[in-house]
Order: sequence, then C-alpha cells, then structure tokens
Amino acid sequence: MGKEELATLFASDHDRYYKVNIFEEKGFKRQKCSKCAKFFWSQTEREFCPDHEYYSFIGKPPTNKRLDYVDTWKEIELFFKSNNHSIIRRYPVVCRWRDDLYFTIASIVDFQRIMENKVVFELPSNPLLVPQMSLRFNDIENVGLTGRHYTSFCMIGQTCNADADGGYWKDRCIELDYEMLTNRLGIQSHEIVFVEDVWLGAGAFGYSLEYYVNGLELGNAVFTEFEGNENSYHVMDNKIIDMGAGLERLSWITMGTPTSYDCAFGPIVQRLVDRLGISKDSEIMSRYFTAISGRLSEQINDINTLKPLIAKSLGISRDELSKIISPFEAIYTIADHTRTLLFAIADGALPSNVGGGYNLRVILRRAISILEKMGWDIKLEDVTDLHIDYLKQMYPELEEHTDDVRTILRLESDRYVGSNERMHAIATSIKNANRQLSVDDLIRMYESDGITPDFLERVGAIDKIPSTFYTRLADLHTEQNIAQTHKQTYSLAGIAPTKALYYEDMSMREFRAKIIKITDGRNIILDQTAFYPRGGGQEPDTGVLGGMQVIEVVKQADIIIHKLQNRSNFVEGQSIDGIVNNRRRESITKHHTATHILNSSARNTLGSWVWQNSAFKEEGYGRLDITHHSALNKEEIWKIEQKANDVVRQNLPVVINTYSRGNAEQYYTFRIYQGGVVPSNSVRIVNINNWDIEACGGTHVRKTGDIGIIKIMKSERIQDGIIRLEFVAGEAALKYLQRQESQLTSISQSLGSSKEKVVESLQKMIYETETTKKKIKTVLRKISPHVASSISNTARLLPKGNIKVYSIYDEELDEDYHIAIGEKSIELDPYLIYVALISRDQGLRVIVFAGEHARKKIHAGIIAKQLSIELGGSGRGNERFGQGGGRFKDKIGDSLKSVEELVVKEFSRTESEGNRDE
RNA sequence: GGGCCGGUCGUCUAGUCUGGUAGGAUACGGCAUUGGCAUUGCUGAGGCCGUGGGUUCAAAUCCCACCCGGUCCA
Repeated sequence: MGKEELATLFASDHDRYYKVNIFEEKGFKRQKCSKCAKFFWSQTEREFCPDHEYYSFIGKPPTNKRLDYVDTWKEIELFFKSNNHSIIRRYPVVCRWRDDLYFTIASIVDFQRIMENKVVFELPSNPLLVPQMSLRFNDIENVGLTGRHYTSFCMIGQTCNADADGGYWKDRCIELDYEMLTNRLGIQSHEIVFVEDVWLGAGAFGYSLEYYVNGLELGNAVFTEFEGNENSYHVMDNKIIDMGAGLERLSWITMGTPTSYDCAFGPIVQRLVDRLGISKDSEIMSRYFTAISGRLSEQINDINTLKPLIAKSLGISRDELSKIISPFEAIYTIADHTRTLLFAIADGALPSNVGGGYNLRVILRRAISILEKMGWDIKLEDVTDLHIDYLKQMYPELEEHTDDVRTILRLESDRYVGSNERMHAIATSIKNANRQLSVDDLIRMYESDGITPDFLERVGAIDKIPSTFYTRLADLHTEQNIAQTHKQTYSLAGIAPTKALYYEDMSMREFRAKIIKITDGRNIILDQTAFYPRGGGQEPDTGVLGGMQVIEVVKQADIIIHKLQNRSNFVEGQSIDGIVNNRRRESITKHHTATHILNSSARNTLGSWVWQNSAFKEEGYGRLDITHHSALNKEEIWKIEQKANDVVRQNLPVVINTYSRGNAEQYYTFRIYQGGVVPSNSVRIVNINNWDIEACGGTHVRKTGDIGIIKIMKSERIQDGIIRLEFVAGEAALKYLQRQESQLTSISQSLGSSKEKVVESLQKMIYETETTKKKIKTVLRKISPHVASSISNTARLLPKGNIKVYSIYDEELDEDYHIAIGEKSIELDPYLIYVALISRDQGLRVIVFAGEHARKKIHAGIIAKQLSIELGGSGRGNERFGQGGGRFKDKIGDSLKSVEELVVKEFSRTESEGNRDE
C-alpha cells in the first residue's frame, strides 16, 4: 500500500480517524488546501494549508511569553509532569540498541527494538515525555542557512501506549498538545492549524496530525493503529502514539527571532558575536529569513539561487546582503556542528573514516574550514564548552565529558591540519608540473585523497571545474549492492522455550532432559539444558548428549538447538543425559569475565570514549574490540593489563541480577550496553563490584580471582577508530607464556647466547653482518681493476675483428660480483666480451658484457638470450649488457664451449648485415 | 558496511602500465677554491623498494594474502 492510497483510505472516514474532541469543542473546521488539496483543521477560514505560508512570527511572535530554549523545555516538562507523564532521561545519540541505525534520529527510536525483523515498542513508563537529542546528516548543506535545519535537534517525544495502563488515544493526545500550545506557550488558538497526514512504517501504519503555527510546523502526532500490509491488516494490540515536537521550533515561535538558531544557541551566538565584534542588523535579518521561509520549497531548495531575488526584494545589493548575513550563517553553522559533535562524542562516538563516524568527521572539517574561510581565531572545543555551559541545566551529564570532548576535538583538528598540508603539497606539485588533469584524474584525487576540484580551482591548480565532474561522480555512486548475511533458521512453531539451566546454576555440568523435537536426526531440542548456546560473542559449549558428541549449540528466540556430530537414533519424548565439556566452559567463562574487566580497564586508562565495539570469547583466547582514536603504544597496553590484573588480584565478587529494561537503563545508564543490542524486555546485569557493569547474557566466574591472570597478546587497529585487543586468561595465559618462553629459549640457543642476553647477542650479530657486507663491497672495489686486467690478459683472441672473449663458470660468487667485475673489465679492455655463468640454488644465471668496440659487432643481449635458451630459460639485454638464465645445470659444459662459437656466429651475422646496409 | 589511493636512502621523490645493473634532489662526511663565510667544483657514505607467499632464468615492477597510512560513499 502506498502513501497516497493510505491517505485516501483515512480521508474517506475522516471523522473516525482525524476528528478529535477538542476540534469539536473549540470549533476547528476541516478544510481543503486550494493549492495542494491537503486537508487541515483550524478555527478560522483559510485558503491554503500552512505549507504555503511565510513565517509571519519572525519579528512578531503570536504570544506574550518569551521562552528561551531551556526555559521552553522546563515549561513543557512541568506541563506534562502535572498530567501524569514520566519524564525520561534522554537516550544516547549513538543508537546502540538498534543494528540498523548509527544515530538516534527521532524520539520514538528510543523505544523501538528490532526482534525478528519486526519493530516492537517498549516504553519504560506510560505515558512518557523525553527530550531526545536526535542526529540527522541528510541535509547538511542547508544547516545554518535556512534558520531551521540542524544536524542535531531536540525532539520532545510524547509517547504513549494506548492499551497499557495509563494509556490514552488521539483525543487526549491532541487535547494535551493544544493545551501546551495555548496555556503554556501562550499561543492564540486561532493561529493553530492541524494538517492531516499518514504514516507508513515497516509492518505497521497509521494516521497523523501535524500542528503548525504561522507557517511553522511545531509537532507531529502519529497514531500507529494498524499492523500488517495492504492485503491483511488489523488493529494492533498495543496502539502507539508518537508525538514528536522540535524544541528549537517551540522556543522559536515564542521568541520570534530571525532564526531558530538564535534560540537554540542563544548565549553561544551572543558570545561569538561579541568576541568577533560583528554588528547585527536585526531588521534586515528578520526580513531576510522570513523571505527564505516562504520561498524555500521543494521546487527551489538551493538557497543560493534565492539570495539575489531576496536581496532585490529587500532593496539592497547582493553584496550588502551577504555582508550582513554571511557572518551569522557561519556562526550558526559552527554552533550547530559543534553541538552535534558534543553530544556524539559525549555519548561515545568518534570521528573516523568509516561508519557513522564519517559524518562526524565531515561536519568537524566543515566547521573548521568555515572558521578558516572567515579568518576567525576560534577553537571548536571552546564553542563546545559554551554549549555545555548552557545545556547543563537540561543535560547535566554533558559536563562530565568536558575534557574528553576537548581531547577528541583537538586531536581531530590536528588531523585536519595534517590532511590540509598534504592537499596543498599535492596541489603545488600539480601547479609546478603544469599538468593537465582529466576528469578521471580529478575523480580519483577526490575519492582517494579527498582533494575537491573546488580546492584545486581556488589555489589555481586547474582553470575551471569540468562540467562533467559532478555528474560523473554521481554516476559512480548510484550502484550499491549491500551484502546480506544469511542466517540459518528452523521452523519452530509451537515449541515451548527451553529452560536455561546454565543460568539457574552456572556450575551445572551434568543434567537429564527430555527430547522435545529432532530434525535431521542431528538437531536436538530439549525441554531444558545446561549447554550454553552461541551468543553475545561467546562460543557455545560442547560435550556429550546421550553418548553423542555435541558440536554446536544455537539459540533461536527462546529455543535452544543442540547439533550432534553424527545422526542419532534418539526418539522424541525420550529422556537423555547431557554432560558439558567442563574444561572448555571454564576457559571460555574466564575469558568472558576477563573481557568485561579489560573493557573497563581500557576505558579508565584511555578515556570515556572507549566502548566495546565487539568481542569474542573462545576456549584458547579472547578478543575485545574497543572504540579508540589512535593505535595503542606499549605503555598503554601495559597499563590496561596492569589495571585488569589488579582487579583479578582484588578477587572482587561478580554479581548477576535481572532488571526490567527501563529500570536498568535509567539506573545504570546506557553504559550497560557494551555488548550491543539486548533483544528482550528484561536485562541481565553483570556487575563486577561496580568496576564494570554490563548487560550480558554470558557465563561468568563468581569472583575475579578465579581468572588467575590476564595477558594481552597483541593490539592492532582494525579500522579507523577501532582497536582490537587479543588476550589470554587463566590456563590459556599460562600456556601462552610457556610457548613464548620456549621460543625465546630456542632463539637464544641458536645464537649461542643466554635468554638474559639474547637481545644483546642479536644486535651484535646484526652489526657484524652489516660490517661484513660493507667489507666485501670495499674489497670488491679494490681488487676489481686487478682482476679485470688479468681477465683481459687471459681472454682468448678470436680469429676475426680483434675481439677477445672471456668466459667463466662460477659456483661460488654471485651475480653482483660478476656484474661489478664484468663492468670493470670492459671498461679496461674495449675489445672484450665477458661471459659468466653463475650457479644458483636451482638453475643458473647468465651475465654478458660487451666492450665499447666489441659491441659494434657483438650484441651482448643477443648472446645472453641465446645462451639462456640453450640452458632452458630466456634472457634479454642491450648491446653493452645482457642477462638471462636457465634450469639445465648439466648443459653448462656445452654452453661454456659454445660461447666462442656463438660470438663468431654473431660477428659474421652483423658483418653481413652491415655489408648489406652499405 | 562497500570502494579507492599510497608505502622506494635521514627527508622529498623518479622508476610500476610495458619485469632485465634501483636513479635524482636535499641534508650529511671528505677534498679543492677562500684570510673567514657564502658560493662553486670534485668525491664519499647512505636502500632486504612496508611484510610474507606465488609466477619467472630474472620481481620495486605481475598475482595473492597481510601490515601501516590516507580518503570517498552509504
């Protein structure tokens, strides 16, 4: 079902879907927009829906209240609190509870969990209100320019499950919103317009009412009533209201400032304006942004084409307008970008070149380049401090991250400088080389070095940007194929959840259970089991079930499936005994608890931006990927290891309890989601004496001392922003250390040294090898004239052309020697042909030199080639020098004999050719 | 998540397509010119061509894997 059909469906019964009590009570009438045919409700007669209106509130807000950003929130918070809503702390902007999103893009996302490809809603309270900071990067170009676009904004989420305790449906929802607008914000009710719309999501849909004041959309109440598809749908058991309203806009409507940025970033903008000494023409600004609001539409979404038109209507030149507006556009953009970075970094995201981090790096560099372009000496981290100072009233947690945010911003700013220097160096070399660049060159430079054609044009490396550049670039990115990982699933309809004995008693290794179902003779489902299934990065248990080997255990929903190595002849209903491989489970368990300890140890050592990215726990070793901006050095690794082992030695208790998700999140914060998405309503919290607290379904030791020792084997940067630690714990650590020692022992034995002095001995050996190499070179240089002259004397004179031939087979010296000697020999004797056959491990090498006179008749390359072919290989070269080789060592004698013959033949050939030429 | 680019004396780089003695610049050492310096000339030292495999008589060069750095897109 498409959006249009849905709209028709709901409009056909608008009294059922859109009419709410308050409309009746307050005299709102349904009307049709004469421009776009949308239906809307308002108290006054209107020709158009608010989509076609100017922002008439700019300069003259429709209320007597003036509420800045934070005060607007406080007002709304108070209102909903007094109407039985729980006020929920904001969720992180980094969306750790959904695999399909990097960032939280709307308030409703907080309460959505994906379970088996279906979205389910889980509200920690009902009804509730949340000031959810949300990040969106799809409209970056308009940020700072339009007065209302952001990369981050606060979406006030009024969320309600209509069918749960305390729930309400559309009448109450709109009544509350109406009251909020009129009583709390003081807006005249005849200014409010509700527009009918529909909402269509994955597997669910509903209708919505958007509310506008003076052309500005303030909020949208979505009523998700149905689930299913066009062919079959039904009313949901738990209908959901998702009302989202932008705090920036709610504040803006009361303030009537030129832009909403003046509200959201009020004190920040003011400080920057003061510091930079910018003068403000409020009159022109108000008129300009009012004009923008009316003209910016889907037809004209490029603000730059609008600017000349607006300048004309304001009666000033384009330059004059630009002079007034540009500094503010810059300040607004910087304020927006820094606020987004502040929230993202505080919540544990890092700028990088992959994943969501890329968006952060883009806006960070964008902000810096604006600062550069304006010539302003302002640091991003100073702006984030201003934000923190303002927003801490609403979001006190930001203050804890002040230093960490500064650290990351400084680091990234420095990286930008480095990358900028590289860009300039490349541009300069292009300019100096005076090379013409093709469109392909430009595309390659952009994609692989980040050098934009705009930059090249600005610095004068190219004359102008080829017209085809952007279309070519767009073409390159239209085709994208996304690889889907396929997971094996079993049809398990009607099977009861397996009782997880491994949770009830983590020490249980033997149990008796009844077989519920068998497929393939190999996949066994039991009524209960002590086998831990694969999950959360922990490898499954192995062991024995009814005498058969279990090689794999997986969990699908709440059902655990055991895979046997071979087909069994068990029957359903039979009772069998299970035995879990104890050694394996113990070792995996130690590695798992060690992962938690290391994770917190890394965060304490490195900084609060460290989160677990993923982890893997095997019998023999563990792997922990953490988010961190730079590769680790030896000292950092040692520190992390040290702290982790301190925790082990303190023998802290590991306490596991189950909480409801809402309570766990609000009490322990989102730090608990290190392992990623938890797909259930109750959360198992593993608490290592408050050193580390994580939501985790894995098996753990009772006390940290049980781990024995944790040893980090290595760290590597697997991608930008992610560091992998590989480690061993318990017995695996001991084995690792023993292996290391035995290697060290054998190295020191080979060196004839002791383990204590092995480094010293090795360095000495390397030094000796190097000096020996040098000595050989010197010796060769010194003796080569003497060897050359003796070669010249012993060479045999050929019957023709005064040419001498020297040939040798050498089993001891290498080609470097013969190249040096050959070179020297022909220099000394211009009539000489020097041929060396050199033995190698397998096969042999041929070196041929021809002196200055000899080469007039004899081509060294040809001699080398022919000799090599005889020897089962091939060769090449020029008149002076040729080389080649072959495999047949047994033909050396023959070849050596045939050298003279070959030379004579070659001589006569060139002789006759020479005659022909004459 | 999907791509792309790069890694060669201390530093900057040519050579890679098309396999054949790794070359230049700069800094460094020595000698000469000079009262001294700048300069200039001559000369010397400095390279497991990121690592490991493969192909080949022969690999900086071609193929594969990995490591390190950079970058674009979703």
